[in-house]
Amino acid sequence: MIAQIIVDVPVNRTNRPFDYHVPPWLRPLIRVGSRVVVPFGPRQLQGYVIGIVEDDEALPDRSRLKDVVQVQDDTPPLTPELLKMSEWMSKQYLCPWVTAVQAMLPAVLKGKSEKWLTATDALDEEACGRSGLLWELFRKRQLPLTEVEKQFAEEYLLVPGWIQSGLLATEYQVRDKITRKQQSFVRSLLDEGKLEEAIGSLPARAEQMRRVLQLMLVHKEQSLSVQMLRDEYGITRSPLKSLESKGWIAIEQVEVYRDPYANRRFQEKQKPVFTPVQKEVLTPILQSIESGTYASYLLHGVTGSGKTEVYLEAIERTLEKGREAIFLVPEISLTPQMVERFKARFGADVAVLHSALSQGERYDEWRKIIRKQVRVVVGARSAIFAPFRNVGLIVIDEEHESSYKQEETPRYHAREVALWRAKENQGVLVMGSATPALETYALATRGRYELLRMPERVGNRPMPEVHVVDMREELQAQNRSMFSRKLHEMIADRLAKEEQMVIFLNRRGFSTFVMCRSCGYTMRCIHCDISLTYHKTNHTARCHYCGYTIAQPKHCPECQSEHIRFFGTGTQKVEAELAKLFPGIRVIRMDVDTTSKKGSHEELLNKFRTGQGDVLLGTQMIAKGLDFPRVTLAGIIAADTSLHLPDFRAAEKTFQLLTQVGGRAGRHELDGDVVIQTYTPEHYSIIHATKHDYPAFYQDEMMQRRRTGYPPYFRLVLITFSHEDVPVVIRGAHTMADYLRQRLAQTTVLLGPVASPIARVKDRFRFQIMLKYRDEPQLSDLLAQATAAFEEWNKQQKVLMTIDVDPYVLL
DNA sequence: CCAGGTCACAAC
DNA sequence: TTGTGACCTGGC
Repeated sequence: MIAQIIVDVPVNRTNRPFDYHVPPWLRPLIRVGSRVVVPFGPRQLQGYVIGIVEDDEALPDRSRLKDVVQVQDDTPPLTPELLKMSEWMSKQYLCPWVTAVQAMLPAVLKGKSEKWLTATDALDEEACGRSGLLWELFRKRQLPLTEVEKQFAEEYLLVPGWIQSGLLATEYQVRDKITRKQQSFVRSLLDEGKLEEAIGSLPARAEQMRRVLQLMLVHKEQSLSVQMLRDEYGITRSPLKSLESKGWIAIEQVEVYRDPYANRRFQEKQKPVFTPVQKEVLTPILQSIESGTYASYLLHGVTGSGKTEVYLEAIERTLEKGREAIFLVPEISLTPQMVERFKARFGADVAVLHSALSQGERYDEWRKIIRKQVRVVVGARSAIFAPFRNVGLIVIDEEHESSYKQEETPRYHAREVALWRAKENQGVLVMGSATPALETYALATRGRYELLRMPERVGNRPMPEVHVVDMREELQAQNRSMFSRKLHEMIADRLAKEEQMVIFLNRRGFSTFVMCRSCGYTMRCIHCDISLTYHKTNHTARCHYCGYTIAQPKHCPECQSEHIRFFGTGTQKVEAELAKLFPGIRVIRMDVDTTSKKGSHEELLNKFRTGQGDVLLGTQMIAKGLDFPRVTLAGIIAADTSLHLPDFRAAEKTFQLLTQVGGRAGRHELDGDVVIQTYTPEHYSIIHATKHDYPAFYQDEMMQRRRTGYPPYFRLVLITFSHEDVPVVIRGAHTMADYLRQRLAQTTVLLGPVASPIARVKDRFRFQIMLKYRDEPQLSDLLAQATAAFEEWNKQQKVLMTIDVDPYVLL
């Protein structure tokens, strides 16, 4: 038996299957999709089985094949579908196949190859002599080499000699990080009659023991968790021990899932009565689910239009059809409310996957999926890889969010993967947004997705009234505060009415760089081409990209002025200003500083929900999905800070942001207002946002994109090169550019090579090429060939190249 | 002449 | 990615 295996060496040269002989004892265990350990060169590595050939005779010179060393799981973590999907991703995004595979699996499954030092039979007491290391190895038989290096630094140099003389040997081991949580449970060893007898025989004061036995009587056959007995009945360890020694109960270690939502009750909500619009959009979706064939929908619904109910209903119908559902959200920890709704509706049938989980928790949720214990997954980007076997529905909420694009290899977009998966499974894809990505909307208008509209809020709630304030006029009116008179007045009004508000600060532009007020000098990283960020906690200035840190200087290095200071973390400044203007105002500030601790996010939101704050103040993270009945005002401090970024999506992002923030206000009984402060009130993204007019924005923005040749009219590929020498990196970029230029279609534009907007990171200079194309059917193949040619050239140099298909970040 | 470092190359 | 062996440099 021969296994075809891709190994964990993520470079192009080894990006192909290698053949291994499967020894007889592994044959019953090994499967396509298995994780295995194989020898590779002088090492041992982790690999994945992508194919199995039963008939050895079919392959020539099998005698030269090495043996598979180990199969790491009894059930393969990769389903056939995931395997196929990873192969597609590797082609689509030009990444090594293993990298795509690893992106699909929980991080704890990634094995690390370690070198160990082992004792041979020749190592006896005598041979150990006075060496501490040899004695340690004599006792333990083996130690990881890294440990030896650390603990026996002075003897480390002698190791090669000992290996030569045959006392020691080296060996490779592949270890993953799988851990399983164990919990103690007690189980009764007595039948019912005996139990009652035993209760009677206990002395009167053995109250805890009696309690336990009584509980066993009630819960018959079931095991009781020791933790539960302690928490709910105050039963301590020792009575359990004595019951055990009497032979009445057994205390057992049982494996349990790490569940961050354990001990939480979720209230089951009644299914809502659907509005006519909800019914209207549900009809085609449910029909598609019913028919069990591929279909895709763009659900364009204004904020508060009740999209979630539509999703939930579609999921329920999918489950009824015996199929599974994936629900993607931008970043789930941001919307505990969403999790709550799912847990309430589908109970234990849901697994939740998001970045705030620990690796162990993530693994446990993932196992619920692969063991078929759940049928619904709610999660962020990577949840699209949930190892279901029969996905019938994929929902992407807030479809336009950029967090669906992964910014490291594999640089995939969850929307694109979802589309592939829906087609592959004859499933239904539903994408929802109040502000669809231009690409998506364009495809919908061309019929590639069916467009469904929900133009009104549930219960005919009016859209909030939007007030645009021209900050230039404020300045003329001698108002130099960051709050306009309008916003000031409305905050005061809400405070008086005891209603709540959300104040949003567009983080960018308000960043925390350090600048001299006298000469304008800004502190920059010595390794990277960007400004340093001020960190309050230890008064340092730090580089975002490479971690370079220096103490905050007291004098400007240029002009010696003392007026060098950081330009405050926006939110803190706003908070201080609010406190000054409105004494006694209760502000809940959400930013990186206040939400870094696990669970603090939810805690702050809960505080706000329960009315312990008047203002929720924050950055991007408060713009999405929050739904608080008493919020009647949304304020945006500086709408245009995102408008002037060197990014062709700047206007789109601004429009989305304004619409989303605006959508937080007046969702329930009370009417809402939105105040947008801006220096460019005439910009179309602001004008259309105030009127809640997506189609108009779409028209204007499409004109811009057409004029400038950006998506959706053109598709992009960004190729970035980096090297510590400018001439080398330039030559590399030109080599690639020349190769491509000769082979690209006439209509394709190749821009560059030019220096990247961030021209240096970690002492490496960066250049880039941008491809803009409309019709390039063989592009992935061409890029693969170009990469091969580039690598041929790159043999002597060490230029790093990354290819980003449909990039979001152009820096 | 050898220790120590650099570098291209292969990996089933 | 990483270990290996070929090759080079420099010190004696």
